[in-house]
Amino acid sequence: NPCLPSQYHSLQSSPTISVSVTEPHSYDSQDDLRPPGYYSSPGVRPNGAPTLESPRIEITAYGQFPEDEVEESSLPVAKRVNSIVTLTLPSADGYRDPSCLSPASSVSSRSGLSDASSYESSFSYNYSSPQNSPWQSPSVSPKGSTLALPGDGYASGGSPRHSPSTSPRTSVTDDTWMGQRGSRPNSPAGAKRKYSLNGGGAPHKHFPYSPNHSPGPSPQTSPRLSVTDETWLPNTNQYTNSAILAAINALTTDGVTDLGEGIPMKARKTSLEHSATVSLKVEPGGEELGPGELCQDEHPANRLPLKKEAYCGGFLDVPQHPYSWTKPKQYVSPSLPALDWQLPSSSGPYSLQIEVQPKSHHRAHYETEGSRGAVKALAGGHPVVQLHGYMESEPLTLQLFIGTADDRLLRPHAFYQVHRITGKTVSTPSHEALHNNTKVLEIPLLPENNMRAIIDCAGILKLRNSDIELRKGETDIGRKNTRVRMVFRVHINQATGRTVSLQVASNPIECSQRSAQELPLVDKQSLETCPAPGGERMLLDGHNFQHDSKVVFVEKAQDGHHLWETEAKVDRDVSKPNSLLVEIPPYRNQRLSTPVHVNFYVCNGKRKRSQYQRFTYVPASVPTIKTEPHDDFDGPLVCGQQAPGLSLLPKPYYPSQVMTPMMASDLRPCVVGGGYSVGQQSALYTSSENCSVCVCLEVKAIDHIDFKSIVVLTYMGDRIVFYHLCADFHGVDTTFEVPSSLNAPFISPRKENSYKIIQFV
DNA sequence: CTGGAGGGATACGTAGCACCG
DNA sequence: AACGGTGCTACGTATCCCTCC
Repeated sequence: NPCLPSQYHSLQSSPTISVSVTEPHSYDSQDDLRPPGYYSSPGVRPNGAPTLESPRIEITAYGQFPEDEVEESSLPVAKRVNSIVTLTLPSADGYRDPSCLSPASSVSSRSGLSDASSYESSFSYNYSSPQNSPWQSPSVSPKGSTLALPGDGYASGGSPRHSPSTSPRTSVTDDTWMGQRGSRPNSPAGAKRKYSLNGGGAPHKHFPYSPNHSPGPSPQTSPRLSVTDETWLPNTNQYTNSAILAAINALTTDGVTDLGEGIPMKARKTSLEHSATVSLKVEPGGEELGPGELCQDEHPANRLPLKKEAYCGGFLDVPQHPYSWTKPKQYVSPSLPALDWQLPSSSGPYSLQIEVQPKSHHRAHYETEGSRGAVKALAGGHPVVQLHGYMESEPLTLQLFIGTADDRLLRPHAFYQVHRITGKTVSTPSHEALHNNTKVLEIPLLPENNMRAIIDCAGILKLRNSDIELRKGETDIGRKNTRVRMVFRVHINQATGRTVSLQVASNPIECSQRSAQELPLVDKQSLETCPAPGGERMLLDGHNFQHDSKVVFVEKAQDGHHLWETEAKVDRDVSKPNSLLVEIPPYRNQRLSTPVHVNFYVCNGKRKRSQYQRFTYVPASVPTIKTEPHDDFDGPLVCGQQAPGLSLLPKPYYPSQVMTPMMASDLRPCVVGGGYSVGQQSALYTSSENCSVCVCLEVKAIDHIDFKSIVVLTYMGDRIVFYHLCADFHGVDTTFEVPSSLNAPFISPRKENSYKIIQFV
């Protein structure tokens, strides 16, 4: 409805949101929520790349639109055409939005993630209410809710469709797209794949103004366009009521509750800013926080340590204040690092470690499916995480989210979310929270448990690629992007008032059914490096190895073209489905002066290849680094994903990359580059808290880097200083400007290139 | 009996490839 | 030989079905 100001349309709770003249950023919840100062400007991703504008569909109208289109002036002139209505797709923000925070917001508990269910469990430790309250939206239960979404005509059973009540999502956008999606139906219940938009099977055909009949480009071209049937019923009561409700919601800002599940971030923020009526339930001991203060307290566990006394009893009995729908905001805190920031796994006495790694395969479930359970550990049981070095008596909160496992810096995975598992088999209480549209599971770390948590409450939810790829600013693609890592964080408040944040990421987890069944996967490799002549034997542990599996070593140039490829000999007699014994082939050049990084993969067939695994050929005089093939590793030098080199590698065998002090000494002869020797073991430790440990096999002086995580090495005399640059270098061929912090005092004036950018190995 | 967990199957869309002009 | 169009097919995704517990 072009007559409505865009702010009304921005209410996702209204199915009328779609037809609007939009401002490019107006729906960017991420921008809105991102704490100021995290990134340089709105609309700019951490890597500096501009965000994409929201997808649009322009519909040529037959009639005249009002001349006073709101925000028209903010549009480029080219867009200010009266006869064109630009539809900014609400996009899939909703899939990172509280509305989709819990796919189990359906009535069914199949997905087990109902917001409300967070409080139905035996969850028994105290979170301050800002975390609690927002998630109890009544709208999470379509059946139970009597608060119909504006325009949500089917919520009370009036739908011509047969599925809404079983739809896993409350998103109006979602359901209203039934039958209009270009791809799949949303509803698992009775939805058939063949969905004739105009045929008899379409349940919408009674809507005379279906978008299918639009004279303009059909909205069906985008599944994310929330042009609903209702939207196209300009004269129905349903529509009218929707519009009115939407308008009321927008004007009162506090909306009809957190129904708000469907309200996009823009609306939330606006509401928050305007709302003096926001009322939050505060636990004893907490302070009532205004909206601004909420922003300072993203993580209540920091300031309001967990209390173990049961407190939830009766909590559900108290009707949720209908106006406390400011939930996304409260997790935005400039005082805590964003989820895509790289954090160390250890700092000072503290060390966060994954004691038991998850299995390398875990089939994620779709929103339309039942839960596929918690992520398991390789040897049965579940992953275990422990915080070492913490001697206080205050419990802490362990955060868990699903991160990427590609060769870029760790960040929340766009296509997967952590999924809260509850039930009698689950021993660990947990709580769902939301950080910038990424679902985060919060788990108590209790001193009496030695700050150790068994992660039996975390499953993995797969979001549909088509939904996510259309999100504004989303540049990742979902196809074949099925590997994730479990990322754990803890924030420790110190007496000084300083907060130490630690993070550790698990080994990669393959989440697709097919890949898990067919693709070979290398969990571990017994050898990291080998002299150029090769000949040494390397044991690969993994999955889906076949009798005729091949192991291929490749070397690629920076531009991607193959420099070298050779097949390694596989000892067929020893090899098993989960292990291969291969002989390292000789490198193409036997006269190496510096180590050379190559890759290898296991191949079961034409397209059945494992991820690239990293391998390094070293000059023949350099001793080989052998790694301990064990899962559990400890010691303060564990890198987790923070060691930048790890993020370079799509390699699951992280333990192998852990540098122990003993190994460091072994390595001493290797740590040479450009004629500079790092002869002191202490040089292998970073001087920065943001870097856990670094082991340098190769030191290069380079001007341009094409890897994403680097360390700058400076020296003065024999003193070596490492800087871990935490800036987010996405993109390839990033030109790196040496920061001013690396200035003269550390640089020998007598030498050119008196700083070095080195790559972790 | 209910529903979660989890394995298997498969419709559908499409990326990638072969073939042809 | 290079290029573009077309058709085929294997693959990946998303969903459905089923059994077990």
